[in-house]
Amino acid sequence: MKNKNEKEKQFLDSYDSSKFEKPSVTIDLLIFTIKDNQLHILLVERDQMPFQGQLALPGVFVGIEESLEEAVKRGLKQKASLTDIYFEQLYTWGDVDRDPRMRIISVSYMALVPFSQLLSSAGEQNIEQNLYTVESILAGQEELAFDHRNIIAYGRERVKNKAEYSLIGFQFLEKKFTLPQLQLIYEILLGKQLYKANFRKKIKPYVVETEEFVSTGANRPSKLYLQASTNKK
Amino acid sequence: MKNKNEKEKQFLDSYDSSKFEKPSVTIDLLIFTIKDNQLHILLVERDQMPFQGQLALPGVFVGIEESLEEAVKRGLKQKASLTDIYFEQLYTWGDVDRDPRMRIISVSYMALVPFSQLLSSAGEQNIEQNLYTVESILAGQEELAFDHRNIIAYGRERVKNKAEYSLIGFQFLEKKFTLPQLQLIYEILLGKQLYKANFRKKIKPYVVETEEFVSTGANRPSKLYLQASTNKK
DNA sequence: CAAATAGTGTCTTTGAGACACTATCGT
DNA sequence: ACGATAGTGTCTCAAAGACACTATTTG
Repeated sequence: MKNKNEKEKQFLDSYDSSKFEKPSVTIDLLIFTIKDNQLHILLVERDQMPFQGQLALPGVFVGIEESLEEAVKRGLKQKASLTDIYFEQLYTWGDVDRDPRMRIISVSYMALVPFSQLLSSAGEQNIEQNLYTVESILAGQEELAFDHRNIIAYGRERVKNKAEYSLIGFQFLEKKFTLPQLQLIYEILLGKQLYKANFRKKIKPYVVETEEFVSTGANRPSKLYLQASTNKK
Repeated sequence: MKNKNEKEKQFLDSYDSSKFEKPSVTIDLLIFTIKDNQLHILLVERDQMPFQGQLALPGVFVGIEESLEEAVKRGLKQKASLTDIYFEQLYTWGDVDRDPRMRIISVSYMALVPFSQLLSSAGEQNIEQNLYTVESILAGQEELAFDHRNIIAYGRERVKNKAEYSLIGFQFLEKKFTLPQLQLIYEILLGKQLYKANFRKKIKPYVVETEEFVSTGANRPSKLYLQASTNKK
């Protein structure tokens, strides 16, 4: 890829070049986790204008020699020391004035991570103080930079929708978990209570029981399960 | 927005600028229609390198002063003389080498249009010869430029999935339609036959009957319907 | 044994699926 | 009357919803 700039120039010369002034492309990350029985998202406080002091999604510019997925992985690592977690593309935001400085097109991705993993990965830095409940953000209780509140609302909807028909809930748990834990995850994502017996009937084909139990006080211990087939690393 | 370039320069100076050489951003359009009881897509034959002579999705560059949606509308108008039709964002494709000339990130949108409208909008140009069955493309019977076959496969899946639970099928029909017509659309999208009685029970809340009928030969005429509430323009 | 949570059995309700039937047109 | 397509009634079956019950732990 030596002559790339030359090739590009030649290519663009056949167009009205003013029309193809290029926008910047960034990745915005919606890193969701579940803490204290609530859906939380990782935000950073902006230390410069515009929107200085307000909360924003962690983001990175997409490098000219890296794919979108590579940029996402780099962002997850740089902003939250996370590797090997689940993520998926959400939506691409391209309104002209969404960033007052310059034209920025943002590809949003959501990542789901168990709270314990988020804590242990972060190491020194106190990442916990950068977690905010999605509920409070959508209720307008926090000042959000750019169009980030809308992006979070979009991500919240995606999570809720996928909780209806997919195994997305597993992403918030460690490899081994109990069915009451899993049910609670789904209840938080869906925003409603579920019937124990029905939940278990539905989830049964996707879990395999172990011989281990966990005890949480003065009651019957709960059996530990693993996710079936589709192995979680 | 006079001082934009100045502002931008100042902003970028605080970064490693080589890292933020900008990619180009384009829109790729998946214009679907139903013709001869098959799902078709509009493609153009490339008249220059690379992939000269091969088929490609119609696309436009995203102008620096237009939103993604504005670029989509401009593309629909320029490439197929279409206005006021349904479209939605599909996915953003950003592999580094998806275009051999230069780094291009493409935001794909799918648009759905009744075949009759596609024909009448096109006017002079014979747009019909640019329609290809999605089936033949996915079977590998046509040479596709870039990663466009993958993009089409993704769009085909989206259409099929949305046909399962949404009113997307209406977008392929004129304002007034018969239930057998609507059922046929859904059968084509889903790739399977449906039971008449069951289909009508399910669709009933979303249609309102008119007092008009259409007659198609030696059999009972079919009643014309309108889509309920959610008005189609 | 009481309190608390884990886990199961089963009746009800809902909607999808399957199929048989009737209705209305042109010839 | 017939062939063809439009349109309806109803039985079956599977899954979701609701609820009552049993099981196992600690103190």
